[in-house]
Amino acid sequence: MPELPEVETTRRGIQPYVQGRALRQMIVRERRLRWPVPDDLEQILAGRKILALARRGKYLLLKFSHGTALWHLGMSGSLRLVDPRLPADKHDHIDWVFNRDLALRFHDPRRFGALLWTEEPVEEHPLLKHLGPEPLEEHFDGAYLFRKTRKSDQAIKSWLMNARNVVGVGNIYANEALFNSGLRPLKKASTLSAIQCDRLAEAVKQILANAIQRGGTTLRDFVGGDGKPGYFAQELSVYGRGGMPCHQCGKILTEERLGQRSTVYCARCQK
DNA sequence: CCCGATTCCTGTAGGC
DNA sequence: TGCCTACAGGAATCGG
Repeated sequence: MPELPEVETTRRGIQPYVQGRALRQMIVRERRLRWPVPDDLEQILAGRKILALARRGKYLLLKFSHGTALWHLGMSGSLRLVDPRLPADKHDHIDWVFNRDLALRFHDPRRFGALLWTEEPVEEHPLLKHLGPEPLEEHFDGAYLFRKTRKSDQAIKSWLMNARNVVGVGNIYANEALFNSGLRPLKKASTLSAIQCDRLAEAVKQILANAIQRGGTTLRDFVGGDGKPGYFAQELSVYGRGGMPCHQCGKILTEERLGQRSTVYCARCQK
């Protein structure tokens, strides 16, 4: 599912093809996403040029001369470049058609994704306004984690997955980063030492950077698919491995639910 | 304010 | 084979 690395992969994959291009037509086959696609968006965007692509957390930002489209992939969404003559399947909800050969097609079976429009400065948008720092930027570090966790009784995993604290870390990467830093997911945030915060910040950065470098997973075959096998099966230490032996010590990995999310850890390696 | 539970949705997997 | 249920999860929103 698309977390920060997959959204970044999407941005990089489509940018060379869509930046500077004008939208000839927008086709909406299903408006009922996480929020309805704005009624008049087809009119607003027809003939307009995409000036730049950016990302904030898991939001893809497509900048036009008079506003910005916010595209969220939810958990089953993907954006692909296709030949517009390719028949749309059941879950291909939106096309941005650029010319007779090229369209950007949004596919999202579970419809947790969203396409919204704002003419305000994008950082003022209610969905973006309260987002925490980007994990790959410098001021997300151990000192930040230490400072912000002092008064929180929350489990560190839940804390990490809250976009107000830091963006882009979903269930998969939270489980992995905690394993890599030797911390139990249920450990109360306020009980982390400064050194543990350093390790955790580093682990988050490392796992996300590594995933981006590998082109994420969900959208690997996105443009010009290089045929590389999925990165996850090889790289995941704990996610999806409950009941299997720890790669590090051999102990059977514990799986439990924390905040309705499956949580996996090694009771020996993580304290 | 804080934090856990609920909610949206559909494809997939497991039990019988 | 098919029916049923549980589960997957981003994140806003609700409720205690």
